[in-house]
Amino acid sequence: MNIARRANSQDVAALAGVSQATVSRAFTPGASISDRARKKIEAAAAKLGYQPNIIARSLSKRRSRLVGLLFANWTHPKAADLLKNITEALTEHDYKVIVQSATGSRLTDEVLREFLRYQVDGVIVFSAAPTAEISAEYARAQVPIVLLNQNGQSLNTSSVSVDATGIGNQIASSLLARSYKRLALISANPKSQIVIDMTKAIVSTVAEHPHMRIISQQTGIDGYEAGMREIENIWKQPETRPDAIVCTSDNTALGILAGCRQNLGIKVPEELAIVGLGDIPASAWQDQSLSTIKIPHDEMVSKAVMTLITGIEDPSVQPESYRYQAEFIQRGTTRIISNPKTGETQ
Amino acid sequence: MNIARRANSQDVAALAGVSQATVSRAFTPGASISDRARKKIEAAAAKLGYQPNIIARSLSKRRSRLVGLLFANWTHPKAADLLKNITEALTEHDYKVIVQSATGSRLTDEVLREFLRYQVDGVIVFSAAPTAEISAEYARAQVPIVLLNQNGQSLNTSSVSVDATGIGNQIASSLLARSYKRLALISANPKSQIVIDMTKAIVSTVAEHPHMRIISQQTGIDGYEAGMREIENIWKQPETRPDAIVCTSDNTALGILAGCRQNLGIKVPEELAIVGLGDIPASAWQDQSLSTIKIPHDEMVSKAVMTLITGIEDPSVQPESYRYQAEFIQRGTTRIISNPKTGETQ
DNA sequence: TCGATTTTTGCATACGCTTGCAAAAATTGT
DNA sequence: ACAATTTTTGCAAGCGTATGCAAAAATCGA
Repeated sequence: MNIARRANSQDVAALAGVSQATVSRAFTPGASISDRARKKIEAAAAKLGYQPNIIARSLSKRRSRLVGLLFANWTHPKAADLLKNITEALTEHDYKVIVQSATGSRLTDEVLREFLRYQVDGVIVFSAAPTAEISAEYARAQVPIVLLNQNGQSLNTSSVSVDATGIGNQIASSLLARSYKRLALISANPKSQIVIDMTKAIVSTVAEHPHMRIISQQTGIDGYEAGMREIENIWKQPETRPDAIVCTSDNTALGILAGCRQNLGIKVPEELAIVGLGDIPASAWQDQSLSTIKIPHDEMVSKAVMTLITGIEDPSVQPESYRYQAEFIQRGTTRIISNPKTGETQ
Repeated sequence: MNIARRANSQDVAALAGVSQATVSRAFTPGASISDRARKKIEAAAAKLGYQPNIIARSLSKRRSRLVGLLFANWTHPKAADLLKNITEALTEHDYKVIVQSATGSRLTDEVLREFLRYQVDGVIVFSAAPTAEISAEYARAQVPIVLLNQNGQSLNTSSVSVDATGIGNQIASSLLARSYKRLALISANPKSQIVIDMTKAIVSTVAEHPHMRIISQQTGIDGYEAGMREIENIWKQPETRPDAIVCTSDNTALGILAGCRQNLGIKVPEELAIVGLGDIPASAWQDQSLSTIKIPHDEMVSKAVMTLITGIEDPSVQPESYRYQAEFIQRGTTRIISNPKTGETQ
């Protein structure tokens, strides 16, 4: 009825003098259609400004080519990069992504249920996990989920995560090798599985070495300025001063470092070691030079996307959990040690 | 035919003993339906795990409640925040957002055309502009576009941008008031309209003051490390050393500052002023303290979203361009001046 | 050239929902 | 209790595309 309504395949068919079905085939790669018909149709379509209606196509095909992306951690230092890489990788495979935030009151489950209503072909969940109930709904609907930055084995869901235990072990053994003895652990979110696993690994490694111990554990410290304040608090109590601080975020670690250098005159790394997590660009800057843990985010994103697409295209493949190894990056905030055998320094 | 196919409204209707239309009404807020029927239907829906199919609803209603978000600048320091705020604001109004990247080879127009195929109700374009051709297609389809961070007046498109000329004027007059005389301009992307307008404003202000001049203009310098390298190049030529550097990015400015302090021993702000753009968090950190320009991103995002929604809900409203004022933030990289009248310092 | 084969086309139905319209049921007033 | 009114329901026709099937057209072989 709309006077200015959009042209549809019928309109194009009428103008080109063919049937609607033929128009449809003209816009379906690989469909059976003669060159002559295609030419006519393309001309007509151009004249009418016709674009196939993907909503209608989705309904008919029962595939929306839409992927839901549930983003639960916007303060992640690589948030923008992750998003970019995820959307670009999915675009590459001709999927579109619907992004939804699930912080605060908008619960993960609520968002996931909405995705289902939009008939998404699959979902990537970044830094959160669905409840078992929603997982079951997705399983019933045969819509694959891939968890990124979270382990999904217990949910029978695919996941791509980093080996947090490995991170803890690497940090602990690096500090051990560098003869640090009194560790302080600082983290932002105590509920994060990565933080829990990593802390557990550090604790258990330390337990094996009687001359090393954990002086303090503090949670809820997040960001540069919080780190800067926290180091002042820590240093105020001389009897519990650590000689190594492990942070679950580079930003916080950089704040601590700045506090040491500018306000407290603490010698890093001689007097105090600082280790971050994430290897953000600023950590590598000459004046900062923070020893940290590098997480292979790019590979993890590719893996997550590929896993999702595989799951979409072949519903019979079973969920799988991939775990990536992180890497300790020795920079200026931990002592250099030399290997007595080879003479190499690291 | 699919054995495990999803339940639809027919299935629910059959189970609840009502017609399909009634099921539809049960899931349509405000529709005419008795409590009794609603109860029965809800029970049946729960049993079958039924969720309304929004794709089908969209087809029928000719409204997708989908908004396209074309993101052309992922390196913007606030990229993640902007995305979060945009998606959350739109979610608030019950729209979902499809994000697409338009960097590199994926051209703006191509992405916009795809959005149209997905029957989006509206589009937000961040840091890019469509061609006139696509603008016309959108106008014909009555789908509103809002440009964010770009002026759209010439395209007859709504836009929300910052007053770049005002920024240039503020920078120039601030430097003038602080008695700096020899300016160097450093920018990343010479094609960015903001950079062009801001530069033009600086140039014209400087032209009015014979004792001030522009020593050099350099483009293609982007990021902390690039800034650090650039200041070394600049300082190598003593005869063209500036006494004030204006950067179109805080990150670059911070790199320059670090270069001055750590490598070159340049006294900031006595010997050299540095002004950034964007007021990223790091600029406010105690050890950096960069004088910069603060852009009201949050307000701009709200405005963009509200403008879009207004345009969607009432197609008769005309495109409008909003321009926001930025604010010069005096910190440690420009001299303090005191107002001779009031004695205030700024 | 004619029958056999292949390619292209159109017909008709399905996808799952909304909604105008009219019929049915429930509610109200007297 | 009955007519008048209001609310609820069902019917049926879309929304724009895909696709199985059979008919039509084009191509091929001899």
